[in-house]
Amino acid sequence: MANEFTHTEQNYIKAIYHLSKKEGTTAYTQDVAAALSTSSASATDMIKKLSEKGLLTYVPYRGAKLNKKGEKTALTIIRRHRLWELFLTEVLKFKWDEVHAMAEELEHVSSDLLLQRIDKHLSHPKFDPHGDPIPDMNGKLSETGFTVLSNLFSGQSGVISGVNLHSADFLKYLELNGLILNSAIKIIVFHPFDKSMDLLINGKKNLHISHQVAVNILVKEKGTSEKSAKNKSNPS
Amino acid sequence: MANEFTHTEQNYIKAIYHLSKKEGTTAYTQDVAAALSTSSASATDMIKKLSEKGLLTYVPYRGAKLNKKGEKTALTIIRRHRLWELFLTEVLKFKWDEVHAMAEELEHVSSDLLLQRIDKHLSHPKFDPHGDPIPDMNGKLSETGFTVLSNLFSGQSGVISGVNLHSADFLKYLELNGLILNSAIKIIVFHPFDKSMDLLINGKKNLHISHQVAVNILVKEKGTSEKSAKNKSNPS
DNA sequence: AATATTTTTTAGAGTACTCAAAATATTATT
DNA sequence: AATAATATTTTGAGTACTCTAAAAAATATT
Repeated sequence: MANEFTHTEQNYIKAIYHLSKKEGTTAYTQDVAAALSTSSASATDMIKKLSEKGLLTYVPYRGAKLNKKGEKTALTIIRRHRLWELFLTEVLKFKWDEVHAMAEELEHVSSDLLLQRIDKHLSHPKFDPHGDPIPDMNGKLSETGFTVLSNLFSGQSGVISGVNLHSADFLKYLELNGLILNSAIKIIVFHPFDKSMDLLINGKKNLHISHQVAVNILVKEKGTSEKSAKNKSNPS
Repeated sequence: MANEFTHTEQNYIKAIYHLSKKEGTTAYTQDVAAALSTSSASATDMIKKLSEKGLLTYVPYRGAKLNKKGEKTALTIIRRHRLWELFLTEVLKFKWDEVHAMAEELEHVSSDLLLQRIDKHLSHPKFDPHGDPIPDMNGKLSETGFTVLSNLFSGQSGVISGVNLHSADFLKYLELNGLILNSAIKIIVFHPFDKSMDLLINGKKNLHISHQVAVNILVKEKGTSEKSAKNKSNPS
């Protein structure tokens, strides 16, 4: 059912999708290999194979880019992954930092009927536990309107709505510091020399975070409640 | 985690277990090949490989038999399969004839943590939706005390407690005729010429079933409520 | 523009699985 | 016991994926 590709092929397709999701970008052999912890030689082989199968355009030495069919396939796999992640947190009460690895396996389970039932059980959700949008059955993604936290000015406020990094370590760090989904945050001070920031979380807790952390948190902007919006900030 | 064997190896181990579960029996190449819809040549190869890996004893031309380690491995896989089957019926409301194929895929998901959580969510169940016992974490099976329906005498009563055949077609047939788990049945007449029987289901519905059906239904005996227990019956 | 560095591809080989066809062992038939 | 029928194993080859090392192309440095 559902997917005529091997597990390995699916993993490559997904990796290439994530590496080239910004418009016009191509995925380089080296990065694909790194994403899958394999050799560049293997990545070259598989990319050529996927190109022959009509899933992507590949220019030697210039990287790979998914075409319509490849992108549709990627979004099907991502839909499975994210629905399983939400199912694991909602139904089996796992924490958001525990579900990624399990979902990596479960995303390859092919039954369409099963996936539909999970989707129904969760009332056709639009976002996974990390704030990532869940593609619908046609591969359409909800518009998020999210901004990277590091793009906000000092004085601006927002609500944590997602993450860019899904490692268990990072998610545990966020949890520990109260940086969980739907927390209100306000930028108190931006420190240009290292791009770090001081935040106020839910109006009460103060926290200092590194730039590395700020670029991996997605927020919904909530407007500026201070005069100093001239304090030109940091497009990262 | 949990299982150091490939999907294919796991499928062979499981098939050999089912083919030789009666004490002392060995699984023949031909039957293993048939169970996995593959060639005898492939089955020979894999059986030799599993023998080298220390999971079974193999005598050329005489078949294979799992040893302790092989049996433990088989029961781990079967535990996964049956827990998933019950999870799918209990939580996602699938019918008992829909879950086998999905569980064939899900049984290969390796996370121990996930399996434990499912087990807990279901309150450590002892039987799957088909009445099959779920091995515990140590590979121990609950004693069932079930009898094959075809072994009962006319006049005897029992409660449907399991099945020997798990095909969707057979399960649908049972469902359609009210032969579902926990139904009370009583044998009204046994027809020796073709070993078919007339049943009374839950004290109201009459049904004629073939011997083929009777040998695939497991019952818990409930004693004889009639005088004619002399009507010698049919050990099949 | 020539050279050095980095990245990518190709070549050759290995593992895990698959098969069909040939060779061999077992079992059934006479 | 010889022959026929059947089951099993071996052989040789193919697919899907992997790797290391060598060759080639692209990029950076001078």
